Amino acid sequence: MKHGSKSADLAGVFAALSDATRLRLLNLMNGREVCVCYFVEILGQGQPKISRHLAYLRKAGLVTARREGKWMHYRIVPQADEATASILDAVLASFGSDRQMQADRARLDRACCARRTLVVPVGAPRPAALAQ
Amino acid sequence: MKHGSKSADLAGVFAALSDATRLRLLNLMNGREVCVCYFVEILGQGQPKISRHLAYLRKAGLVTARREGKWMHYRIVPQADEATASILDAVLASFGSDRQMQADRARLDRACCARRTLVVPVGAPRPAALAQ
DNA sequence: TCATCACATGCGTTTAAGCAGATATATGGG
DNA sequence: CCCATATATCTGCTTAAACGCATGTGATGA
Repeated sequence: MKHGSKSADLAGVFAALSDATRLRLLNLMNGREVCVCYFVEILGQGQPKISRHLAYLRKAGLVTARREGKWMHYRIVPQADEATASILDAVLASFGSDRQMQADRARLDRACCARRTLVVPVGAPRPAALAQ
Repeated sequence: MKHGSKSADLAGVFAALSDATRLRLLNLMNGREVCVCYFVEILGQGQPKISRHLAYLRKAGLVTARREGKWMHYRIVPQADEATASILDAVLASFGSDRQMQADRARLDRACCARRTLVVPVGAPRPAALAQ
């Protein structure tokens, strides 16, 4: 088990959370898997920018990706570390009272492929053994 | 009424939390007011560096300072925003399971003036929720 | 094989943050 | 006043991250 000073790890998680675009991406992934094309459409920002922020989140261990044909689907990784998990839960929960975040989710719901959602409740499991 | 998009505010809070030194400072201030000289002594880092990080935390609205003679005492500001408060609570709670953080607090307890601790003294802005 | 779609990544630039060391400000005491 | 103490801020440097734009890469389909 590699440990690497918890406070350093935690600081890294917060760095990943310290950007409004990345928070919006996490909000859209809350409880579901989302295709990159929808991030681009809903946030209305350039695709390279979105990809770069997704790469940042992935490098921080907050999300993972799955390829399906030409498309990449991103989802939130359940955190093995209890502290990180509780913090991430608090963050995701806080989005419920944010108008912008609500609006983003509403737009994702209206987007056609939102039906192909893979629901993974964020509260319960804590495996750490799901990879790309 | 200053609003400033919640997600932007939240990102700012996370930026303030994205440094290991600042997390250690917050841990030491959890539930008590602490004098700058003890931060310097316990973290074993230069005074200008400590002051700069404290200024960052203050600018982010996470802590406030009170002058007492030659000394400055810093304490955590109870967050008025519910989302920020719950996140900060989760962060502070997570320190309980971190060895480094525990050691820092133990050293503060042993430092002589730790008995002069004023738990939440004068003029708290918005007592919405109290950490620990 | 080649064109195309969906993403990822490289490049150059700008901005912000981290650090150490030096200096400025405020307070209390002689 | 002047000095020492405690803390804050400035300087100069280095690194990281954000952005737009251009290009590379993997998968699909003709």
